[in-house]
Amino acid sequence: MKDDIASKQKAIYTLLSKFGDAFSSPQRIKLISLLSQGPKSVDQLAAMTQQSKAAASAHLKVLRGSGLVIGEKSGRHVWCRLANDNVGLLWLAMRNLGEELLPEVREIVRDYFEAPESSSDLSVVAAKEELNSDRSYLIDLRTALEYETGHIPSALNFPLGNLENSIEQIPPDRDIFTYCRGPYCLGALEGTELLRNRGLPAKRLRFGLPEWKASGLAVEKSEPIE
Amino acid sequence: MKDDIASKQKAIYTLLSKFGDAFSSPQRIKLISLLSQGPKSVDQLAAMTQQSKAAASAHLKVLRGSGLVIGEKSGRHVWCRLANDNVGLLWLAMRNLGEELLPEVREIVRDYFEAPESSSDLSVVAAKEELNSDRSYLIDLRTALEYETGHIPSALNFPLGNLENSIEQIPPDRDIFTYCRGPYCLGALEGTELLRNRGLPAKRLRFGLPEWKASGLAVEKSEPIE
DNA sequence: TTAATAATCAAACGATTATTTGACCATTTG
DNA sequence: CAAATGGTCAAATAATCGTTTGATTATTAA
Repeated sequence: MKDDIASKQKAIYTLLSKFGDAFSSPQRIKLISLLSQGPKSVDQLAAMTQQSKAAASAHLKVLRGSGLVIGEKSGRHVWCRLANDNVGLLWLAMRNLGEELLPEVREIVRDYFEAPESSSDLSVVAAKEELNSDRSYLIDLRTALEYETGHIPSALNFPLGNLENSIEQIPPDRDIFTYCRGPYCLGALEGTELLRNRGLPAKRLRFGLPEWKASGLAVEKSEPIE
Repeated sequence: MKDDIASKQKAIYTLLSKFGDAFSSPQRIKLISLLSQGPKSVDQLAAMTQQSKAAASAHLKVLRGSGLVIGEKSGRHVWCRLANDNVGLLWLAMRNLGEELLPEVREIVRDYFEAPESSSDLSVVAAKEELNSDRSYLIDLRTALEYETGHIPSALNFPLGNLENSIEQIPPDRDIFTYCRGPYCLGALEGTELLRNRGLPAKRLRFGLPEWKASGLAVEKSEPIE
């Protein structure tokens, strides 16, 4: 009986260790991080993480097995999403703990993701104030689907993918703040650089929608256009 | 340059994946869970997790490598502790997410850790109320070192290890609440059972010090007696 | 119906992991 | 000093993991 309960305790720890498994590979972390921006198909995830479909599928199998990610078949796609918002918050907590405990992470962030000219050190709340002032535009550089699923209120969507073509539609009469998927997002760097090269006064916010949401601020959704 | 930054992003994810590694084995989870109760030597941890010293040492090497656990040599012991309180909170968040997402975890908890006669469903705040009333004793079943490092205010320490010998010192004039290391703690079940077998009206609280702390309540420390 | 697409699977590989065993080193105690 | 204790290390093992390749299934489009 005592051994019985001990084995049950072990069973709980084994189930929870699947959560650890989910986060124990950089590729899977990337997948979780992308999914925290909204649902995606296996195909999209494979492309966005630069790996073969088979490899992505295998990682997603681990993630689904942990319970953190849910995959639902619809037509010939399997749409993957985080099981709920708390999964994204767990990822956020891990990231924050990383910056807190690991000097190496802080150094990389400082040296590569906080170029002072093109990046803004506004906090989430400070950014909200700034955006309320109507002195500036906020540009969401993520995909249309991510934007539709949820974005910072008042943000305009100019997906990085065809920013070069759509860039002329941005009126040059205000300051511009950009955001993409978060503090470690490469798209945010690239998009902001592109805007600045065209002479637009763009600055990159050092957070994304998950951080905005985690601060308790409201999120805006939009219906798909088509 | 673009590739350079991509490799830095990957470096961050690789560092964070060590956090995942830390939680990706039941044995290591057990170690983290024990360390969330206070510092312990490698030896103690090996004994408490029922594994060889070498095996425990190897697991602790992984944990130290992740940055979540710190080991400090003092005399001929290496004392291990969590890097800071947020590590314990991360573990708590994972556990809560597990109960939220995994029906299997909920079932085990319900069937094996919530026997209604001997366990109390008081929440942390409700328990605080009850303890303020002076109608009951609160008994901390953990080791003396854990108790000294931090315990619920007003709790008396009767370590499970020699509870059979010390049990007579408990006055039988009040209700008794017990706690040990948390909701999945075997010691809590065993100790409470022992008290009840001796006719004492003991009920097990379904939380421990980490949950108490996480609720923002004050913690009491005591100097070692010796 | 056929062709194309999305996803998984199966086999295979090299790399990594968990655990045991026994040796080893550092520190303290007798 | 020698003996005992606490901890790590090195080698060996069996098991598991990550990725590739190519085949296979399900669904949709032509």
